[in-house]
Amino acid sequence: MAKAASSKPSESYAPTMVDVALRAGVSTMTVSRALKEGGRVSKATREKIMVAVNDLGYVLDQSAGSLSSRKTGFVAAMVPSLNNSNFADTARGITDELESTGLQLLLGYTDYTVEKEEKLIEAMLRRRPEGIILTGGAHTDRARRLLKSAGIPVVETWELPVKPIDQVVGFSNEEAMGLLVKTLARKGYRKFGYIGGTTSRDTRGSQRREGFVRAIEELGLPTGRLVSFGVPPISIEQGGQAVVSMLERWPDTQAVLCVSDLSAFGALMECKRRGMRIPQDIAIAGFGDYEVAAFCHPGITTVNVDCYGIGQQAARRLIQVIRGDEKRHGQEIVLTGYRVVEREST
Amino acid sequence: MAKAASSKPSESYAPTMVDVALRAGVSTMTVSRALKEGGRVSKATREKIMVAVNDLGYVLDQSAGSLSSRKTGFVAAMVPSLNNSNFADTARGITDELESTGLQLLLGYTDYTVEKEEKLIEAMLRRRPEGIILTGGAHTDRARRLLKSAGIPVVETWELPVKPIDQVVGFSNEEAMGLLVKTLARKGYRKFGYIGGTTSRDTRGSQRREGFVRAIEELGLPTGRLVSFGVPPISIEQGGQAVVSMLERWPDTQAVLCVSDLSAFGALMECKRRGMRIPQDIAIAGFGDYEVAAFCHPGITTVNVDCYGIGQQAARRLIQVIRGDEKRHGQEIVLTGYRVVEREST
DNA sequence: GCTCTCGGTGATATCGATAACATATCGAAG
DNA sequence: CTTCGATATGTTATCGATATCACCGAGAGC
Repeated sequence: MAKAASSKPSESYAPTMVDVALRAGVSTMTVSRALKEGGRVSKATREKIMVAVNDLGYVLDQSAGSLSSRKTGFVAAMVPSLNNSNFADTARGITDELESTGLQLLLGYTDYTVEKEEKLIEAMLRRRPEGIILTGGAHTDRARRLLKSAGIPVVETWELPVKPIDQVVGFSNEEAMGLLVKTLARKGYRKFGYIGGTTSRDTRGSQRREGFVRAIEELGLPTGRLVSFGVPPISIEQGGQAVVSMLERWPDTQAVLCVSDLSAFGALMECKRRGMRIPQDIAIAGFGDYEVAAFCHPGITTVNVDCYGIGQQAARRLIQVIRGDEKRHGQEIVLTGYRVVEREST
Repeated sequence: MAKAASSKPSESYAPTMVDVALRAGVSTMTVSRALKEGGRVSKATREKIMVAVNDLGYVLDQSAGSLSSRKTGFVAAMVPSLNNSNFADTARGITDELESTGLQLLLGYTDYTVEKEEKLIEAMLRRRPEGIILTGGAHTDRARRLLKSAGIPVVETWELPVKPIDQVVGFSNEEAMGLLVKTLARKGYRKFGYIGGTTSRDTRGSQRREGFVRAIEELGLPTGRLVSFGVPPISIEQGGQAVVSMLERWPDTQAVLCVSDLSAFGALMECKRRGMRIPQDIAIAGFGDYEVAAFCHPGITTVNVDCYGIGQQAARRLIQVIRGDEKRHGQEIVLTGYRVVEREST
């Protein structure tokens, strides 16, 4: 023990627990206990230790600690993108929920591709997270295998996967979009158009489109007015371009539904730029209830999703499983709410 | 060695490197080398090992590795909020730049307070990051001490701190806002108002306000038209409320400059809602060049900041110092660019 | 008084990898 | 034929903490 202290006579870097222990005149085990929440240490000893900790500027090394305790205190989460405020909200919900537990979030961006997700999952697993939160239910086979053999709880969010890996916290994008169509149909709109991205890599986008198509069919309304524009996530600008394309092909479209509020906002602004009246000439609705949808003029009708709550509940689910040690819990599906928010744009 | 394998006869959890080594008939050291980039291992051996790795579904445990190599591969970054797309862009720049190096980002939110920042820094340091990126130059004394004794490179971003800790990647918010004032003054506006948050905890906001005040004074224009509204970050909604307050007190204001594009957008929408013509009745400008500023109608004049580049360069700076081992580098100040983007709102 | 329990503390053995040094093999150089 | 150097691999000793068990003293219960 004395070796560490004498070989490095306070000469330079990072003091270790041994240094603290020597200075406080106790064993490292006692220091370890004093720095833990529930550690049983007498008040006097704890004070001595704290003095030593402060004098030395000691900061606990968790990477060492997690090796012996076999608990890293990490939780990994993958979102498609953080530049999308919906997912930023979810990430926020996760972080807030984890904060009090001392768990640290490892955050990654998948860029909406399962390939990048697979790589990220592998990179994250090297850090031995105690749980992992994914966005959506589409994953590569290898990713599924990696997750399975990691033996940690997994939460899939933002969707209701057909074949869930483990836990789920989400909602049916299909139903949510269907509800929007039906709400607008009740207001009298009949010729509906839909704007979304081109590829199917954004599974939530595809599900919303399916929900749109199905609802239109069920209601017996004119079908086929679908514009795909740009690689998801479709931007404000692309929303504007897409609505132009929509109006060229189907000029009599009465209501345009967009895969997200961003594209809806782009469409709205483009229509205004062209002197169209909203919603008299054309109604526009989005999805996600972004802040911009609420405060732009006219406000955009949309579907509000509990983004923050999704993150919060996903994290809570994980914490339950992680901290509720051993007790093997069943798979659980948590449905989060959504609601249509009607504004002036429809 | 055989112990580990025999005591747990492939019975359950996470295989270790020993299991791989046994299966491949080599030592753990060889496995370790095979899994590393520059590891010198014969082709045949590497293949044997990879087979074993795949058979077992082995994933390297970096928390163990970083203990012996004394390199965690973590970089910590603190941003005020991820729900602000400017900072999300910066986070994105950091992540992208780190990706190829194998460094993993630990991201935290300070909520615009130095107290939360201090706590976060401490929590991050427990993970022994090899470098740390901060937003702004305001920190508690304790945070400064912690960083100093951690002995790792620090990059402060988004500002030009008066007393930098180490590296800096940023720009002068004061000058940038001053440039905006001068640009608009050249167009003939004389009665300028400023909208920002109430407290000074958002140092960048304060600097922008100072830049505004100073520029107005230098140009000899009417002073004093300052509205503070809401706790930073000031939202779209608060921007709308603030502009109302501005118009009540100083109805003849010709141009309103806002601390960010979000508040500018709120102000713009509120003015339109009231039937005002932009920019004839009132001109509005923001800061940050958010996507919404470019595509709303009318487009909002703003100051474009290289958010992504700030993150990228901050990360690059860290990587240079971290990987350019030992060679003690000097403190460096990297100035990032900004430019006024004139749109229809002025 | 004597066991029993429990709070407080220390000694020791890991956790799973890698650094550093040692060793073995083989061909080229002298 | 010996020596040297490069390449491939193994052995041993940590890295910095914590789990686990052992120990000791003090008050409680009988």
